[in-house]
Amino acid sequence: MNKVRVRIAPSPTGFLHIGTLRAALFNWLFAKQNNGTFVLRIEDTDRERSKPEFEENILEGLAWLGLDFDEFARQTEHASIYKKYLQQLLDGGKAFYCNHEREELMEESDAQRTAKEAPRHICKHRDGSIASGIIRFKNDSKEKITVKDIIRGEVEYDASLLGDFSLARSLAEALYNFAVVVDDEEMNISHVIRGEDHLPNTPKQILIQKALDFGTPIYAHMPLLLGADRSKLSKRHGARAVTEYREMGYLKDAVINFVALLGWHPPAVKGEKEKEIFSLEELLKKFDLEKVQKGGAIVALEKLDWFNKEYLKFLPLETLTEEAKSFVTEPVEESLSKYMDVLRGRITHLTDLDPEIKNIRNISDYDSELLLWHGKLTTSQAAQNIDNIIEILSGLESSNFDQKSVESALTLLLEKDGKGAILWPLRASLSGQESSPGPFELAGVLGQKETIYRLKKAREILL
RNA sequence: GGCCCCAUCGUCUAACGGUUAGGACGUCAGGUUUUCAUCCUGGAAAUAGGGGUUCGAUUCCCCUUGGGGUCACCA
Repeated sequence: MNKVRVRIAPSPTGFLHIGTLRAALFNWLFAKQNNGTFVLRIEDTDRERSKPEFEENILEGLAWLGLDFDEFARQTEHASIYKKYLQQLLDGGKAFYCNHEREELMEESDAQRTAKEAPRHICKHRDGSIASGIIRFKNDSKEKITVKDIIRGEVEYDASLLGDFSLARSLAEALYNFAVVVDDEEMNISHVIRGEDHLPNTPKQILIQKALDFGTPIYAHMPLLLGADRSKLSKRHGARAVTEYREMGYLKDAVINFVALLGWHPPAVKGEKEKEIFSLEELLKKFDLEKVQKGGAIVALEKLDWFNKEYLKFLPLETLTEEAKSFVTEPVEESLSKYMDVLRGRITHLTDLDPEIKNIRNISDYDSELLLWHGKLTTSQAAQNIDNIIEILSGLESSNFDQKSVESALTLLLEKDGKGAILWPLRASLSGQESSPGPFELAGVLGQKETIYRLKKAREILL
């Protein structure tokens, strides 16, 4: 059994998007599971559209998600290798130059289309009569090309319907299908795991492999990711850059978990409730390329939101605090982890954190009615209760003032007067709002001084 | 249009040819809770249609319909 070597081959003509991310994840998992090698190959043969910033974005996105690659390559650096094989095909009469104008090709294809034929270019220069123009594959094959695919089984294509397809703009400028074949061979790629949109390219690539006497890798064409209306994923739907998900306040673990479950799912046990929370390590154990779904999957962010909430709930506090730093503008400094601890269960995105912290730090004016627990307390009862709270909390050691100490200090009072009668006015005093985090949590993050201050303020409002 | 791929709740999906078609998200209804959030319990919700094959079809085959991909001197 040959060593497993897989690759992802994004072109730096756009940001790393979620489809490429999933290809990267599935390739990465498959490589790790088989003790193989994961290669990142930048397909930058289109020099006009390729941009360094896109390559950087691809690298940045993969690094963020922890999908590390073992080898790196760039196609523009392989020009001499392409040239060698191109020349070999030309010399062997398996490729030729074609100088047909774009318009001529368009007309040919339109005519074929209206005649209900397969649109393809069968070039009249295929005997090698000219020496200028682009280089095409001389396709004389009449056979059926079978693509062996792990996900789809065997897919058959009629080679004669492919025509004399293009290989290179010139000896120095290879085009996609040709460059892919040469690189996959040169890099000993064993399995090609890519999007279904490449399925129709595969017979062309196999034809080139045969002409060059190369082997054929094993294929696995993954279903496409779709927008909400089942159309191709576009910016409207969320075909945004993966790095943009980070900016939107999603955690990398949530993104990985979400994407892994798009097109794949571990077998379920009948009747058993199941949490679909899987870390990269767990995915490594469970993932099975052969079980990947064939149909396209809609990218629905509701589920990503849920994953994010879940990870916000149970990831280590230090990890979350570190992640949160770049999202917080409030000068909370060392208290950030305290705020994170209080708010982690209440937010969906890291971007929600800053407004929540602001909300706690900057109490707004409120009506005295708020302190009365929806009329369940009279003004004098509320005032009395707040006085009692102030007295108890003032007696606490300031260095020891936190959520826990506040809670235990108030235990007796709670038993005496009832939870709501104490907790509602306390919480309302500290938040100034109908709904907020709990009173102990608030007291903990605010500290003794501010807590007492707000309670006294509430007392004044009641007067 | 040619070729190719695909089709289970709204969404992501599970189910050796035999299950009350399972789970998750979302949604709805209760419960716990000082509020909100959380948490717990429960409900509604799917095999696109038609033919076969079979004792038996979500599962295998064919047709229809629907969706998608691709057909560049893009990748």
